[in-house]
Amino acid sequence: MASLLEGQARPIRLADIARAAGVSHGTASNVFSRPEIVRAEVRERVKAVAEQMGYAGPDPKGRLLRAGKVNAIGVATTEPLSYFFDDPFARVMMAGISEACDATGAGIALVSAANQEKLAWNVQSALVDGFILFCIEGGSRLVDLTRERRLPFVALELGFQDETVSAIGVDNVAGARLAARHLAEFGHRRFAVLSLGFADNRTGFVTPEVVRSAVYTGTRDRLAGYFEELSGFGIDTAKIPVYETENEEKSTRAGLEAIFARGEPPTAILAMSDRMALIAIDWLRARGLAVPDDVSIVGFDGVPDGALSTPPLTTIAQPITEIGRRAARMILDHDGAVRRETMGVEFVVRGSTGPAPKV
Amino acid sequence: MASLLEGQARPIRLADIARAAGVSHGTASNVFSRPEIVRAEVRERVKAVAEQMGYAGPDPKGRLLRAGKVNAIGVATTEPLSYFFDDPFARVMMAGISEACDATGAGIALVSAANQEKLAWNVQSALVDGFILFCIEGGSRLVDLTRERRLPFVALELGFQDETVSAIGVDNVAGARLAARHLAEFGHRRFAVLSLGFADNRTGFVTPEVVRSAVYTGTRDRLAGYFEELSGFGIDTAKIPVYETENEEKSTRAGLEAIFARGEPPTAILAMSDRMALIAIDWLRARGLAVPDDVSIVGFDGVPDGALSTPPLTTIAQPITEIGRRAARMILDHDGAVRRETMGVEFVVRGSTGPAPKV
DNA sequence: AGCGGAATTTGAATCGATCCAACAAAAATG
DNA sequence: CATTTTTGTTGGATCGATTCAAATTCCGCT
Repeated sequence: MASLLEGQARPIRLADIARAAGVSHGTASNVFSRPEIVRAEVRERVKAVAEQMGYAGPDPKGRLLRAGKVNAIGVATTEPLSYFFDDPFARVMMAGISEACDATGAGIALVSAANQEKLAWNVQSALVDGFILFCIEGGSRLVDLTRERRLPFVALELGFQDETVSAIGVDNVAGARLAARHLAEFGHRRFAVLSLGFADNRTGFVTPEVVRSAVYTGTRDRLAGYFEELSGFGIDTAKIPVYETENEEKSTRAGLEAIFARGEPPTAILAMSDRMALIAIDWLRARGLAVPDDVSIVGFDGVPDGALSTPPLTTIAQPITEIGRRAARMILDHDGAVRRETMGVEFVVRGSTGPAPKV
Repeated sequence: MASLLEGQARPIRLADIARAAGVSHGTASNVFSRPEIVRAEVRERVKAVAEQMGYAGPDPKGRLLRAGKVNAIGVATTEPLSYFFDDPFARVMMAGISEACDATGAGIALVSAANQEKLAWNVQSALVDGFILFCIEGGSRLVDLTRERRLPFVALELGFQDETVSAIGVDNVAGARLAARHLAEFGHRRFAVLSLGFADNRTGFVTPEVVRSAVYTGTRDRLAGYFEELSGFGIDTAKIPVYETENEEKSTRAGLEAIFARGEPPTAILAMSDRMALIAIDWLRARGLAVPDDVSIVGFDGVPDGALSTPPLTTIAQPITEIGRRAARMILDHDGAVRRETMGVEFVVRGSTGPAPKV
């Protein structure tokens, strides 16, 4: 005998229950959110009515507006969403973030968009209490967009010089020096660098001009670290080819092709990410070059995959999980302050480096 | 010269802007959400005021309540949040879900909680338009909880018999038969099964009673598939040890210990997940047993890691990414119908299986 | 019966926006 | 100049809950 109006599936609201049970909204609300202060008899009656009418429970949309807090943190990137599940570095980072969120019962909202317009919209409309930004490409744009939300946020990884934004990074210079020193001490004298981006949408050999106008100071610092240390060994860093990739398969292979196409191929490669280093190992093997007998490689990051490659990768390990944990906590217990943390790195010697080949 | 009241950081609302700019809140709203219908002059004035007062843009919390749609789908599990980034099966699934979400610009909210109370709260308060459920452990509870939200949802993987819930799964029986036949044709006669759970929080050898009262029909079906096929080869399936694990390292190793502690060790292992199969390969190598020369192993799932192990894993591959895509689309273009889809599996022969050892 | 205090319940206010019918002003038309 | 159209603006209603001060009911005690 449903009336025509009942026919439409207009969802039941708390007010409907209140009316049907003959209590005020206030009481009906209490039945669900603070049952202990409602008299047992009333409580049961209201619950029964709710049950019978098929009430779905207080709608979080309504609750949210009143409460103000979403209890979720947004993790944003300009890469497609699958980046979070594919990229080894991102995965370890997310594990750290997950841990901190699990501990406080907060949720995680993944925000991304390859195209700029959607990115803006997604950042503007994400229901979160704060953001953690993976600043890979398009980092500064992502930061600007996020800043407009006026919510707490932390930038991860290759930060910018901008001191007004909270960020967690690693000591890039120190890490890079460690890697370079290790190779130099093994007697290597001919180097090549597989570099991360200095600015968006660039690949190819890097000129001093590019370095000078770097947007991504993390990249710049790592390169500076390499060069400082190598200079100390009397190596002419001006001659070292530095190839900027997009940290994926295609441009990294292109970089290797380009580097080895020149005379005097390197005996040691400094890669600014494990991802590139692993691709390089693969590429060298296919080229018939032995690692580390013909060419030594040091990565950067310390992702788990590095331990599993053949040979296992020597690398500069960042405390990725810990960075993730801290970033999440920065948002979760945000106090309005801008915090910039620099974490130490750890040098992990594995099998991809060895003495320079005898000439 | 800020007044005392301005001192407190009460966030600026659209209504504040409207008042300051001398327009109605309706117009102020239009300036942000439908700028084209506002006269240019007014629009700029309002924008200027907003800029100057430090307005963060329309708060999605408010917008949401009005709009009703969150534009995000929730992915829920009873495992900790890091499961989404650690588990290979989950990762591939998430990649599929990501793809579908990226295509429509929807976001992903990760929902989880190891403890039951928090799980309930998290499911009840997640701001999403629908759920995709990873029903591993505690699946039925998760389904019940989600059902109460009265939002569209899809259950993945080991489903239940419950025909009233939408679900996407694979043809477990057919897949299992394929695996069993392959091994039987290689001449194997002594088998062991590493099984997924039949019910929550159980591990150990499985009795016919356990199988009969199985909660997870997916597990039951795979076992049935194995047994049906092996029976066809005249093998007495009653003698086959079936060890139920929690699909992780510890209980899987315990299972292997238990299986190999009995007389007449198996020459072939049927694992209901690649994860267990890979752990088994590892365990066998440590035991000095060669795969596949001494023992053959077939997995189930078809996760990418399986291709990289030594030896690479022979397995029953599910179309994981496609399942993820479809699940996401089911939520995104939900039409109120209950849908149950069964996908086919693909048999991938790699290196972990070979002829039964000569006696 | 009368009183004080504890336990419940009420209902208006609020959270922050969007929507839309009605109105006003400006522009086009006869 | 009067009338229609077009274009913009207004302000009240609404989305679905929670909160809190005030009002009411309940209870034990003298």
